[in-house]
Amino acid sequence: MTTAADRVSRRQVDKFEERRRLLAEGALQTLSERGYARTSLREIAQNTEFSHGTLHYYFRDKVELIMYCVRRYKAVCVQRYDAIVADAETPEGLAADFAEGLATTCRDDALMHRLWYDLRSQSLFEESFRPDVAEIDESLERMIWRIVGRYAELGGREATCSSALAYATFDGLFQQALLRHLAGSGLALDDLRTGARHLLDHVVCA
Amino acid sequence: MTTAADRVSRRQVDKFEERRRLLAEGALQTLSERGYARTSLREIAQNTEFSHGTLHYYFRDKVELIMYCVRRYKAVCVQRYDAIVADAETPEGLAADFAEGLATTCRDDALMHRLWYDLRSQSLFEESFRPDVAEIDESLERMIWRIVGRYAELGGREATCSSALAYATFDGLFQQALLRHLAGSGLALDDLRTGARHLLDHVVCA
DNA sequence: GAGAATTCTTGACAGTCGTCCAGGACTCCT
DNA sequence: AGGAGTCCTGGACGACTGTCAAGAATTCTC
Repeated sequence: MTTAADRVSRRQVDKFEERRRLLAEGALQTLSERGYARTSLREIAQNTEFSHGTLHYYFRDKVELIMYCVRRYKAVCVQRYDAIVADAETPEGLAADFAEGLATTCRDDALMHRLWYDLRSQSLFEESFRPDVAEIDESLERMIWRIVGRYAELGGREATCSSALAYATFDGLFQQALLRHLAGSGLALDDLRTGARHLLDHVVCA
Repeated sequence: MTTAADRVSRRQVDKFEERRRLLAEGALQTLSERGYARTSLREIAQNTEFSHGTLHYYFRDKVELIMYCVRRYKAVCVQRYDAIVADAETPEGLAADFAEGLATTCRDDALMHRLWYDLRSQSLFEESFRPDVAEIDESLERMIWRIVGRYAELGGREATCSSALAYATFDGLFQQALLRHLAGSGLALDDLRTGARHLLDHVVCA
């Protein structure tokens, strides 16, 4: 049986969570534009329809806000590639779609990826960031590993390296592409595409 | 002919440069411990024998100080591997020395490498950092390429990918190793060693 | 519609930041 | 020795930060 108090309580929790989501969305926008170090709570609040005090009503402190944002970022980020894995019918098709997916998100979501690398670097100094950052890193590694595994499977081959090594190299490739793309290099995305296909071929064998 | 004024002037320039070097050394130390965002000029000065005002006597502003530090970092960082290239007589020896060199510097100079990745991320937001960061990145890429080229040469083989791709993958490998090593993983360095040898073999062919 | 609970605003607080500058301390040359 | 130039100190400035709390505004409940 649900009492009236229960219903009130649940509605409040929902509304509370919804506000947090809303605020985090705006915060993520501001963070991706200015970077972690340069973004203040007042600046975040200015890009929402609320005042800076509201942030402390919904989040204990700055770290909790940032971590909430990063967790949300993870949710949208990882599962974008699972459709590629599911739709692939040939290794060539998978490779092409994967390479194109990387290039597309490198272009369209450049600011968000930039923020991710910023926060991952910050986690090297700010210990409170590490658990969440590590968790996101691991889920990205699993995502890459699903791609590699499916690619090997479709071609009747087997992966020749560990999941960690595969992720490290693809991540390095992507980060370098992002760096050059944001610096204005027109070749960055093409190099990313060809590099991804090249790497994909080299982490599996006959 | 050198006038007395010339001699005075040159001595002053030398002393001026020497002070800058000294201050930059301390600054680099503090930066590597605290990270770019958390390091203030006062904190840097406290780790030297001078007051915070002195920093503005030798450097125009914070950016100039940081950039001077980064340039010095480059000098020590890149050329550590050239001895490895020069000493190598067999491909196996080169691979072993290179892998060991990576693991050693990942352990011993972890804080400096952490700072490098921090600053490279900052350059994505702070445009004034980009030229110097790009220059260091390029010199690191050339360093990797010398390793790869020599490895291929010693084995009578040829590189199968671009210099950019080789650097991106090795950099990704190293960064991931640093991340895990600083997080306390005991496997990080071993994975780095085996990963490096694995990659080295996959960027060249018969 | 009154009263209670919530959501939000506003201003203040104590710190810290980069920068600047007046002037003391020092070094060097004649 | 003394004066000129160099080097360095320490305090002050205004701007900005995260945090907090008092109370206004809004929403909800009965």
